[in-house]
Amino acid sequence: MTEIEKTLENKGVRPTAMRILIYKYLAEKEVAIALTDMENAFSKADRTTLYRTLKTFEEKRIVHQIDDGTNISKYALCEPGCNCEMEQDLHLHFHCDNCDETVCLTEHKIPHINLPDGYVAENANLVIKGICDKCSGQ
Amino acid sequence: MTEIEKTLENKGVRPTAMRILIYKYLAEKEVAIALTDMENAFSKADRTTLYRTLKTFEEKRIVHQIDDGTNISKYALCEPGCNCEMEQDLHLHFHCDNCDETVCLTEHKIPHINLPDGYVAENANLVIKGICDKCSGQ
DNA sequence: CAATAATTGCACTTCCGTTGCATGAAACAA
DNA sequence: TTGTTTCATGCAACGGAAGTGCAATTATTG
Repeated sequence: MTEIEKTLENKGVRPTAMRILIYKYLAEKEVAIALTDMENAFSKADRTTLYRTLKTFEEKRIVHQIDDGTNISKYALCEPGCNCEMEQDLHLHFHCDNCDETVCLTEHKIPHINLPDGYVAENANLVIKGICDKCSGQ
Repeated sequence: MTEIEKTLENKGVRPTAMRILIYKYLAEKEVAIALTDMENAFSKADRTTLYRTLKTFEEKRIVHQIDDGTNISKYALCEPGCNCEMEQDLHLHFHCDNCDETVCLTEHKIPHINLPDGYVAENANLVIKGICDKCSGQ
């Protein structure tokens, strides 16, 4: 049993061949992945399967969904031991307007915000837009 | 010539009857408005007109677009004298998971973030999700 | 092995954003 | 004023992405 299979089982997801492939794909990309990206990468697999796999992964905290302002949902693997919902694990994301890629900046946590009376914060999403290191480097 | 007409002209937008109505509608709501909301409010007007009016307003810095994570674009009037693009004018938004409304917290600016080398920030979007004052109050 | 449950694939729907083109209204020039 | 141009509006349609129902396949369990 491989590392990935163990990981999936620990999270309560049956490690099917398809899911292992999808997990590997997400692991080797360092950018957030949209459903369309997956469709292109797995032309043999059905869109629905990819869609539902991502939803399952999200539900089981294997990936987190990223909303980078493009109105296209993207996904990235959670860090080992991450609790995406906890305030201390909420990192920010960077979207490059040039190459259109979105990356997790896991080291950069979202600062705590004091809200007006009556507002109860449960989650937060911070996206910085601009030019990424690869595109600005040249 | 009314205040609204002056405002529109100052921003370089011809103050047509339709646009004045739309501006008024945005002004009297304190929440961010989606295109669908406008369709319901202006059942006589065409969707495209509302859509293009919002785009024109956005371009001329009369409204700013808000991406609250619902994958539905929303819009709200800019503060007088606001430069939506400037870092000091970037405020955060709050999305209530109960009533599904999104509001501008114009007093709460997005804190400055130090990015890794090579990353150039040009814009930022911070959305806090949770329960708003109206929904938590009771 | 049979019976059950979970996964995958196909077809289809819905919703939102967007565009092309024709019509109508307003501004402008003669 | 009339004619011309420019801009605004309305209608129709497209396209992408998210989501759902159901049948078929595969895995798990007894």
